[in-house]
Amino acid sequence: MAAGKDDEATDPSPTSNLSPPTRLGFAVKVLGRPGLKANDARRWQNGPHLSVSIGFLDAIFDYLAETGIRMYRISSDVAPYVTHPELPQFHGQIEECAEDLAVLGAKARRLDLRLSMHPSQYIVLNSPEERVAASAVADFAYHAAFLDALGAGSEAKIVTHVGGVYGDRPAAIDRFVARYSALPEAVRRRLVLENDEISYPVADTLLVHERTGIPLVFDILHHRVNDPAGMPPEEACRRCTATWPPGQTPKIHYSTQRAAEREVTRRNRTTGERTVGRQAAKAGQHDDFIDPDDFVAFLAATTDLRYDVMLEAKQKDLALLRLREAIADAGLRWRIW
DNA sequence: CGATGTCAAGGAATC
DNA sequence: GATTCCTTGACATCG
Repeated sequence: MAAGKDDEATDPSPTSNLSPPTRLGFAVKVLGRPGLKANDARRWQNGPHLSVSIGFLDAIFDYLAETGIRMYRISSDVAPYVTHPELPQFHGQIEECAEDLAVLGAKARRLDLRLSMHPSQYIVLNSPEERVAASAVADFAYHAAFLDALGAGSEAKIVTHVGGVYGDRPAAIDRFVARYSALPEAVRRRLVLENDEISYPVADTLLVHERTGIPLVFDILHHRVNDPAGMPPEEACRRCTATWPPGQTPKIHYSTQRAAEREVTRRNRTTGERTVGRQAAKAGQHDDFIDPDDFVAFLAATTDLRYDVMLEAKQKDLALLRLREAIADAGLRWRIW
């Protein structure tokens, strides 16, 4: 650890060698307070609506303000069925809620929130199937329209992956590049690309960046699971953050890998009896919380970089709050929200 | 009320 | 070519 308590005595300046202000964010679901929902998740038969989700988000923003969290990923399902091909009655929700969205967006700016979205794994731009690719375009357009309706700035990104390989990686990358280039400007100015844990490591996303200019989100867990080039994480992070245009703060995804095996308490469904057992975890699963030592070491190794951090931990905002405590307890002077 | 069923998608692995 | 798994929680319904 390069910037722990031990440095305080020798470091004459309280502000030298610090990372610039860094945001810590979490994704979608709030666990720290009961009753906060991320989106109207009712089935279509019951008439779910974006207007309900907006009310939920308003309450979540209040919670973010109270906890001092200034980065948050909005659920991609915030407007239910808005792109469902067989439910056209849902397609106008953003227009229907334009005023409420503008008000909500003003609140986000007042609270200095950096917002983002992350379409599901089923949104695949580079699919050989035109139908799949077309629905991906429509889904991205919806995400962009939503963030635009909030009046969100250029920092509010839509995060996606390259997609599938289909047995021919160069051709699959070519398709991504071609389809990306044909996207509406409203989508292209928000879309960013993240390395994934199966198909496209950082080296591949860098190739796509070189051909498209699309900024890269570095995901450290995916990198640790899928790194055939053997690139050190700090270097991979450095190369990804360097893809962002001047004036925009890069972001990275940070999470801790769940141990290969863990102790779990199982409850017998009929008897209610509790037993302690061991449960296998697959490589690449997110752990409940963030390993603070690992995180601090990574920060220390990248103090020359500027980036915001989206945490991906099962315990969501609880993991963020715990990590923030650990950083403070370590005596670090990084300013992290 | 607790338990079980349902939903939603595309890719990859397996056969 | 068809099937299964992956992932996931909340909703919805059943008993």
